[in-house]
Amino acid sequence: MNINIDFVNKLRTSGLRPTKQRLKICEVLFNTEKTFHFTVNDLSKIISEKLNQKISLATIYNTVHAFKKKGYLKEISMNSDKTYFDTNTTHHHHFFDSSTMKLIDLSDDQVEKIKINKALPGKKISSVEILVKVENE
Amino acid sequence: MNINIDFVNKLRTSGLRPTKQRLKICEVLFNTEKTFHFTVNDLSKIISEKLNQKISLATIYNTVHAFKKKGYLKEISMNSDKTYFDTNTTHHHHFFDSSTMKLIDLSDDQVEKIKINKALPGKKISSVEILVKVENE
DNA sequence: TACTTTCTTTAGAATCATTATAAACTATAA
DNA sequence: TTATAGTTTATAATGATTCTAAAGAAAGTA
Ligand SMILES: [Mn+2]
Ligand SMILES: [Mn+2]
Ligand SMILES: [Zn+2]
Ligand SMILES: [Zn+2]
Repeated sequence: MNINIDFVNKLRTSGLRPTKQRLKICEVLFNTEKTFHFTVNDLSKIISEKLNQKISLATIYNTVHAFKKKGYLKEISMNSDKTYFDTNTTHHHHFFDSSTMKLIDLSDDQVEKIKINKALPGKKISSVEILVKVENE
Repeated sequence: MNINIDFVNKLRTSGLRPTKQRLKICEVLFNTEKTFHFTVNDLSKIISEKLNQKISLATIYNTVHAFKKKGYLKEISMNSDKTYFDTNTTHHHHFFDSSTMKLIDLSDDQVEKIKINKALPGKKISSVEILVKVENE
């Protein structure tokens, strides 16, 4: 109950109405100390199978995109057929385990400063991300 | 004619029969001093519009995937709806220009050695790639 | 509270990239 | 040649994502 008040405020201050669908998705995504990575399909399964709720897929897409736009989620840059979202919105990097298809965070301070000796005239850098692919030894 | 002999050999030594479709695709992809990035759709358009040839889309997909498997192409790890391939198969990094949706190579020696202070037990690193997103200033 | 407006959800259709199917075709080797 | 395995192709199927338009819900106002 009191958890939800935070989410209600979070949504209200973002200009998003606190509907029960959005609050449920907030609970799944943000009501945990640990951040995690997920696909839309993962999220949909958690809601329907673990929580026995039904939220239409269109709403899940709408909500995830709305949250991304507000900066509450990041979409992860990497290709592997799947599109991943991340509840960790701080600047960080990733390991991608090809054996399990899972992403693992690599925090910015675990990477020594990246120096790039090439500039593109008229362009400014908006992000620098490392993707480390790993597999079983 | 003599260019094609190289491609015929390249294909034969890879265990791929040198069909006219594959040779045509080789010409488009490898008959140039510069490497480049492309999508399957780009390649398909070059073949049909610029060369006025018809190769079925299924064959283009098959060929691109076969070439990737043989190491003649790399598929680029990044998300932007589009899936890019790269005729530059050396180890290198990329800029992605969000304004133009184009990839630009960033050679390995233009990046100072990347040091990662995190290891995953039982896993070995298969690649480390940087993606630098840029936009207009 | 009643009314109005705007936003949100939803089922279902549409789209788009990619992959699968299976029959016709072709390169290669016997 | 003939046989074999590999290849191409049109077409259908798949799967993720987006669109549509109608019904429902939240917020604002009187
Ligand atoms: Mn998206
Ligand atoms: Mn692919
Ligand atoms: Zn992450
Ligand atoms: Zn490249």
